[in-house]
Amino acid sequence: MRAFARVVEAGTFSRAADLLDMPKPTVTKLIQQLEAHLRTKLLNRSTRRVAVTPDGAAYYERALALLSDLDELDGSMARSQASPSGRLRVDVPSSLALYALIPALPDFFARYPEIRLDLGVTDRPVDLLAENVDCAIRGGDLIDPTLIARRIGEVRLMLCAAPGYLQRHGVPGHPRDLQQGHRVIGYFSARTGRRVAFDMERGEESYELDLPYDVAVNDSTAYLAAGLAGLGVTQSLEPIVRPLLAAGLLVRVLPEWNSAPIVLHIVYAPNRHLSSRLRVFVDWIAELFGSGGAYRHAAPSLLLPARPAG
Amino acid sequence: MRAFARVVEAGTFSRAADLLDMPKPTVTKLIQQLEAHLRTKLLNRSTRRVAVTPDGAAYYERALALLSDLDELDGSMARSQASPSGRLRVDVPSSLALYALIPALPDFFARYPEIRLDLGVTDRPVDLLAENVDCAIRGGDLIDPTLIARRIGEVRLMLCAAPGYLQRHGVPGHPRDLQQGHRVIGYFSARTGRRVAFDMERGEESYELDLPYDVAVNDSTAYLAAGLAGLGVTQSLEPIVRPLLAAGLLVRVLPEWNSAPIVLHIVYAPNRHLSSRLRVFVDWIAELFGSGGAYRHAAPSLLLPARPAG
DNA sequence: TAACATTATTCACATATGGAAATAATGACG
DNA sequence: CGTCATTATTTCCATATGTGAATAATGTTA
Repeated sequence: MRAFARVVEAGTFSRAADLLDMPKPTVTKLIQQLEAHLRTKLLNRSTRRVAVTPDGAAYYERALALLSDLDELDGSMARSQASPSGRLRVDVPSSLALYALIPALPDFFARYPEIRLDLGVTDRPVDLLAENVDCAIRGGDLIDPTLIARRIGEVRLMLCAAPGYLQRHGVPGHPRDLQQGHRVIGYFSARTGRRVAFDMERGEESYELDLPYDVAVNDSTAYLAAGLAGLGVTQSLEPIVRPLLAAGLLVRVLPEWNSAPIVLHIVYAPNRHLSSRLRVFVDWIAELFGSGGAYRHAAPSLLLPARPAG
Repeated sequence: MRAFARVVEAGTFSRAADLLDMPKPTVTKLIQQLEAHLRTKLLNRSTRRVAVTPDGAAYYERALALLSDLDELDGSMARSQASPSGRLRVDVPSSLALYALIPALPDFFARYPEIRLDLGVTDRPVDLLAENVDCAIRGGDLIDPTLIARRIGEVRLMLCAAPGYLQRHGVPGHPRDLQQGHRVIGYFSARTGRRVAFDMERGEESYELDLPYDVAVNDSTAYLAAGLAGLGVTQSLEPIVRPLLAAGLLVRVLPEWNSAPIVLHIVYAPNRHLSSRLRVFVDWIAELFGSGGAYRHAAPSLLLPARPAG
């Protein structure tokens, strides 16, 4: 069809071939094929002259519009690739969303104003394919080996409790003290429903304890809130509780005991044709967490002021 | 593009392949090629699930419109072929147009109401390619061997004169009588400018005479008019002067002398894909002239009443 | 968790299409 | 009218694409 349009415009097969950077026999063949397909003669031609038939003229008008639409569609796909734009579906654990990612987003949008982010905020690891998620930030063990996982940093969990809780229960001196007379905030996997043990280490010594609790949650922000409410000892992400400690809303417990490092990744499906917006987002996230800038914007006011249970 | 649309609609590659009556690997390949062309992943798929990417969804919407337009265009070309319609450019010698073809056209349009005829009425044989003429009716020798010539009939030229002319000049008894004391209406070729001799035969005897004239024309209808005006002896198409003879507007001269038969053809360019309207028109013309019906509708009132020169 | 059915993809060969060189056709020019 | 330059088409070989069979992958089921 495009060859036909060029012949009509150029007036000769040879010139059309030149315009299309195509051999002349190919133009001949394409026109013949099109005429065979339509079962209509589109061009009356001799070696010296080419005349468009009435059928050919009618077809040309409409073909031109079609080709224009096709070029426009190709062009818009190319533009969308060259200049990152469009919607991106991202999944983030909730406390990382609230304390690290969201406060940094103004920087992202200043850089990529044409991108729209749909943030899934949940501790439950989603199925990227099933839920059409472009990428997800994950902490801890990776469960889906089919995804590409790019490492963006690591954090540790730190033991803390609200001041009011410690006044009522006392300050523990050793991890095993938590097994009697104390409560922890429990955390269970949103995926499996199984509770996560408290894992802590000091030098060569380490414990993995299933501790008594009054409340267990499967959302990292709710977890933090429960700790601030004085419901028990928490083991929360260190960069996130840091400002709360500084504000006196939480007190560090067993300071020499930390969890093993938790590696953070951003994961996405393998794809020969990674969209440019996904690529730039992944790069931006890597830079954000890698540079340690992820928690710089943390805003304590995002959570309600802690109110002791008693 | 069409394979992609079918996959989106069918939800699986296999079903799309069935819908398209195409092998499954071909669908795979086509989708891969399209993704490579656009440099974008359009479908996230596993063996069990196919999900459309946001890019894929956007592309699908627009591709659907394009495919619809293309199908519409293909369909309209097919319909135009299946049901004869559209414009046809036809060239006809003037007297055949006025006396034979035009009066019969109501029959043609009753049969093919969707066809529009552009009639070129001229005795000059046009270049079909140069002037985008679909077909032409020709009498006498064919000059362009590249055209397809379908024979539609034959006519003879008959010698006639107006009654007033014969009163003034007398009635010739032999062809050679025309060389002295008589005048003929001359006819010259609109193509070459050369005059046509009077050609007549009786049994084994024949003459080709260059006769004296006061007026020569290159249009067969003007020729007839000049004869009716009493300007000379004419040699006109027999079927056309017949009603004029019956009306007494012309008198036959040298009745036993007629021209050699003149064969009528309809000519058109060779074409593997003859448009249906041209095909039906050619067939209709062949039937019209072949059945002798061409002159049945002749209307003498098309010409002004003869007015003798004196 | 293993077995199995279903479905997308890959591989190797068959078929269709593309392209260089040669040929045929057609106007222009002297 | 013959010669010649230009241009569309054909021919034959090279390359690309299509397709059947085999393989790999993925969910479902017991």
